[in-house]
Amino acid sequence: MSASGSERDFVQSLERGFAVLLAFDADMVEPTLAELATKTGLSRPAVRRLLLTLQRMGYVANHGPRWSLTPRVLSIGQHYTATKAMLELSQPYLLALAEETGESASLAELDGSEVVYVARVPVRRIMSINVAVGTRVPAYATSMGRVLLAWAGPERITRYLEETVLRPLTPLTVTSPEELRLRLATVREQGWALVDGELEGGLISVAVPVRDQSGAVVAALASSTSAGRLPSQELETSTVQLLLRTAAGISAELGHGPRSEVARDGFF
Amino acid sequence: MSASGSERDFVQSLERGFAVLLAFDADMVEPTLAELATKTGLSRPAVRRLLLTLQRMGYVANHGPRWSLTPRVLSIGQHYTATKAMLELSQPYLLALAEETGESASLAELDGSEVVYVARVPVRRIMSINVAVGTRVPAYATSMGRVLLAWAGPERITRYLEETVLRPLTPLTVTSPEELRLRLATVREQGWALVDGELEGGLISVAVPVRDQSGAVVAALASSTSAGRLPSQELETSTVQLLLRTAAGISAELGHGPRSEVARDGFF
DNA sequence: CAACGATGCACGCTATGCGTACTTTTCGAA
DNA sequence: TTCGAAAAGTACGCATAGCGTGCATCGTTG
Repeated sequence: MSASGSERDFVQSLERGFAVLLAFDADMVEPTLAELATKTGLSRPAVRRLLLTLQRMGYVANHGPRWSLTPRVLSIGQHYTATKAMLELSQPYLLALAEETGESASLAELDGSEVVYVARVPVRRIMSINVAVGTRVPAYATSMGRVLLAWAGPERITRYLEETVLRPLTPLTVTSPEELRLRLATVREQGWALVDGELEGGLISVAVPVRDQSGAVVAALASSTSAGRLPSQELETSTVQLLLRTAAGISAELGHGPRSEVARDGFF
Repeated sequence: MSASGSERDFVQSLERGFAVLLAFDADMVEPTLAELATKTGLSRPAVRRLLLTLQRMGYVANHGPRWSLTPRVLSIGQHYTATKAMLELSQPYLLALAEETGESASLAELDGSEVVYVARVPVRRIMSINVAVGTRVPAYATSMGRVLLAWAGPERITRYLEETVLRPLTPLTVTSPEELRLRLATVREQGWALVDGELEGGLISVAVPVRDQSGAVVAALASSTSAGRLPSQELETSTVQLLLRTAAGISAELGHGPRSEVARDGFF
């Protein structure tokens, strides 16, 4: 039997099916069956069964001996979007924000120790990596990640700092856990986060929290620009106010009244 | 045993796992285990096992008795994006197109009988439905669908017309198979498609084909606007030329030389 | 406090999914 | 064209993964 082993209340075949689907990646654009078997560590007949199943469901297709993903894979995410009222609701706010600032606007949530973009209006190509909905970035080096961590609660922060290696992604990246902890405290105090070139050189972004009815921070709203465009001083004064107003609008639609936030922060 | 039954080379548990994941939708935002069991037709213990598996993989989470999807579901689509060079490559073209026209720009592919948005730059909220990457719309009532069908080959068109019910989505929707066939012929001849209010009242869009190295049409590029904004006459003259130039740019990056397209259309 | 409705859990059965071994096909080199 | 190697496809028997029934447990409501 496979090394990953069997456990109670765990469906092995489902995990294996996902392993095959997710094996398709930048380094495996159109793999053969055997290549997938090697990458996933499964036997060839097993991979074949899973591939044929995925094919019948419409997620993969084969051209001769090579297999590839179909655009239906993109549609899986629709089910997430459809279950979160916030996403559709925030779309006009993001559009307005992008228009007023002339910069890309993003909404993101925390998933494990990473930040996931859940809605986005791109404006200019500033990052070398292609940021789209579903993109994951490390929380510690982004303004949205700082915001989400800052209000995630003290024990969550401690756990995060224990689990996560703060790799220097640029020379500016904060890599000291204690330094990061201080930064998060500052974010909580001032109510927003600015990160300058810690994820990627020349990329500046500012983020603010979005709250739901209970006052809990459920997302981060951000505006990003390239370093040359604006001095960071100016970003602070002009953009932060606009971000805070936009986030207040989204939060209000989620049922957040201005009263409840202090009580629910759990810090003060 | 379940009615769907067992077949050779088909992994039942994988299909069932997807059924549970996809059961989360607008009408099932935060279901209980029992609700999921009812919707999927599976036994409660089976759903529980599948849910626990999905939870361990990070795709679902439970708050008390209720379950919900996590943003990780959105990240599945990244694997599709990562395997298709066209998507990242076309991003700057879409941004430029949106900026020059002041309208939303989209790239879509055909998946079965539906069109899937695979890249998009939104500008204004013109449609009542929220169009995002991964959104599916019927091919027959959209300009992108018409383009993709037009160059899909005669037997594909025939099969499409046999399989698909052309439901009237607005009073303007073309619902006659023969009429649609004629429209597709026109699209092939003129090299672009315009659809006015057939998917949704007040929505006009124009689309052109994008070709790969072999000359095959692999995607459709479109610009959409609301009916009030521009008379459709003006859309034709100004936007179509810009679309054709943009599509030529993307096609060229895919290795398409201007020579090969006629030979590969398979019609003339 | 009872009764209902829901989830969680235990357990024994069997069909499902497994991998080994073999055949067929494909493709490239001689 | 022939040969040979590498990969995909197939068959098959075994084991176990996954199944559903049935019961215990929890919590909510009347």
